[in-house]
Amino acid sequence: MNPAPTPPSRLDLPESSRGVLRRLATHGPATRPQLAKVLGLSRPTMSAVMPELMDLELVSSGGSSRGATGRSAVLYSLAAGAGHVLGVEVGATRARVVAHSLDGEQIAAREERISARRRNITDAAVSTTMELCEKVLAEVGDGHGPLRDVVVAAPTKPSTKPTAVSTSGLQPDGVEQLAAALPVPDDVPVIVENNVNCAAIAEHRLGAAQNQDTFVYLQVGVKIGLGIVVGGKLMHGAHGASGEVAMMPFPWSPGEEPARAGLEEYLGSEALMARCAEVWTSGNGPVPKDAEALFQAAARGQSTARRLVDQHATDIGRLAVGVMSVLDPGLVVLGGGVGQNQLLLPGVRRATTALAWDTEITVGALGEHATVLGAVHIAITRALDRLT
Amino acid sequence: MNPAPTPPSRLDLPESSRGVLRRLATHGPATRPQLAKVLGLSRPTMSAVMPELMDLELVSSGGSSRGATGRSAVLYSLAAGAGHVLGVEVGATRARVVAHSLDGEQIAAREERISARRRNITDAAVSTTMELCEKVLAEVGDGHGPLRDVVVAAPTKPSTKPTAVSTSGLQPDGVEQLAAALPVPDDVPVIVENNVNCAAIAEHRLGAAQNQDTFVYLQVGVKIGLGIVVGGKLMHGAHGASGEVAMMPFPWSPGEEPARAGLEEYLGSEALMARCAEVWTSGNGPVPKDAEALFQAAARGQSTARRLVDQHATDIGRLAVGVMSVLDPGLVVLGGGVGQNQLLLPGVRRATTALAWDTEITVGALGEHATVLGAVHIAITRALDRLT
DNA sequence: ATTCTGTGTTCGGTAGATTAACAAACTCAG
DNA sequence: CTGAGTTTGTTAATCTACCGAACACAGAAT
Repeated sequence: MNPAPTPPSRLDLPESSRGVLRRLATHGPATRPQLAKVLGLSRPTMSAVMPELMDLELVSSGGSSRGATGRSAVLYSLAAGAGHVLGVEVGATRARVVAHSLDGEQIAAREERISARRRNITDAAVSTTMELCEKVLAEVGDGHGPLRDVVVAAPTKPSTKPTAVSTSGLQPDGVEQLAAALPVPDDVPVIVENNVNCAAIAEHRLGAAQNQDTFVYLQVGVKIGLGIVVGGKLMHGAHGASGEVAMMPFPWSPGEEPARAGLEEYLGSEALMARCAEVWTSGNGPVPKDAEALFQAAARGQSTARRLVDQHATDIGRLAVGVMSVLDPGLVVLGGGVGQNQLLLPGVRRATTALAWDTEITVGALGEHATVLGAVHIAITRALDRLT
Repeated sequence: MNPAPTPPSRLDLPESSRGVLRRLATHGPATRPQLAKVLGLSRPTMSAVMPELMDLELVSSGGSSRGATGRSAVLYSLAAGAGHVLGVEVGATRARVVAHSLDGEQIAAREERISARRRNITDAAVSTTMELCEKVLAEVGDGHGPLRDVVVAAPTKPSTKPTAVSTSGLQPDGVEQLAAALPVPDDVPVIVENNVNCAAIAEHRLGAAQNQDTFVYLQVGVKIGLGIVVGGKLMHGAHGASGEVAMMPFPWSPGEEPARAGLEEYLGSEALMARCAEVWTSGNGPVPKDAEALFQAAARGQSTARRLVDQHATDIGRLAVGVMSVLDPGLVVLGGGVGQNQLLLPGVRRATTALAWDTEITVGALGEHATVLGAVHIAITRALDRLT
């Protein structure tokens, strides 16, 4: 009859209990007075809340922390039984599955390479991922409470929006099927999130963007992509296609016609290596096999390699300017196989300051683990939102 | 001692009263049962709330609305004494000042042209604006409650963020000084907001974007700019410079070096008219004086004009693609002296579908009034936020 | 006039928090 | 070892903001 004032939630807890639970999950163990102060609650309220949460086995009391004077306070932390969460990364060359508890502690982790004959998600990748998933869940056992959420990171559009826009070269169906077929109970929510978005969240929570609530994660590798965090939350766009910077008009000048996804064709690492092969002279030794090798040559001071890397840095810097001129992020974090490389940084910065205003630019702090970690943290956030 | 659980607000009202007040302001008059249903409140609660709000002179009871059967219900609406708000637009060629009540009804309005010798805000513009402001306030009188907020729309960065970034050609100080010197009581909050952002908000509340919570307002005129609305709220960016698309790298291709603000130099209406003068042949009659005239010639079917307009539409479409590929807005609203023109639409759409995915593109519904109206609506929102 | 149906009020009750007062635990100084 | 000083936790009384149920009120149709 009456629309619920608070959205329906599994647990029916008062606001104060939710606050305490969330705080313990996001900021680790704390005493009652600490919690009371930070949440603006009174001691009697804490006296009601803590037993309630302990009865539900969501919180456990650990040691005690005593100050210089006065009675010592007992420490509370999230109980093991509060539950756990899965982060799954499935890409063209690798699959990873990680389990964390709701307070962000890792419980189990597995990964495996996938033979990379194709550039998209194959059936082999899917079955490998399912196996990893089973192994991780077995390792978790049942001492860690219920599995509360699963997030699959894949080079696809996020699954939240129903409308499908086909811009990337992958079969979205494959990943959606994987999400549906994962060996988890039916009542566990599973979503697919874009891998770049996941990496952005990871850098926000654990990495290079911890102090920036509004920033951008620019992934540069075989493909290019962008994750946008505004006010601590991911931007998805109307079709889940925000950050598809591969579609930026390029080449773009009075005399030239842009090509569809022309920017990716030019900035992707394959194009970089093609240009490399073209200008490489025999006196320089063997042509670098991959971007990794090219950057190593540049680091050794090899001049052709240096020139290629500098040019690439400038190009990425211009892409960054394109993004900055729309969003004005406080920070640009570079990631991905190529973007990760420290050698790029000066060139990128030079290009951005030349064309726009000063904005902090860094390399991601989490390397190739950013994506899974981001998936797991999105899962934690979702679980907590549902719980509180 | 204890941090306030709710942020400090002038009025100390219960949640339910705030809800009622807000609802009446944003959705116009309503009866108690209607309010109760939509806000999820009970009749006894309404019985407590309405007298409280009437005592504060925030709400007044008007006529009565009777259904087909049963007792007729009393209609309530925002009281005149609830207050009013000012929207001020100051540009290079025109100043406008508008007063609205908190429910969005216009109370008074004035505007004046400014001799446009310069491209920025002159002292003359400032004093003209102050005079308009005084006249409007005099016309409002004191039958409309307190002045609660003022928003100044100007082609500058918004004033909310302290960090200054100098990208546009204006003196930000001039506008800030205007804001500080406006003939309003000292305790009335005054902010400066970017004019394009204001226009975006106006199209969202009253115009072409009413059904889209996430969209983009692309202004194309003498200068180009972008207003970004995400989840119903303006995006400002870390330095208030979001939407500065004039800084996009252009020209941008393997062979060319982008110039600082090169895109504005190419897409601004002055550049358009320069190209026009260049290709115009004497057999076509006199060279069009301004963009307006050029578009009229195109509308008449004049082929050189048509070609120029088509090319311009394509160029704007590519800019739109650049924006879409970052944000994936559900809708792009075109505004500004040039962008407003219906003739552009097909060409813009052609360019976007060629390079990206299908996204709705429209022309703004509010014309040149968008900016002031947006300012006034931002002011209303701020006043309401402070009040509730 | 009576009945039916919505509108508004009165009364009593509940959930969730608070302040105030008190009891318990810990440190340190004599 | 004892007691002062300090902090933690509990208990009791109260307050605020809401709800449900019952009732009184007003208009339209029988």
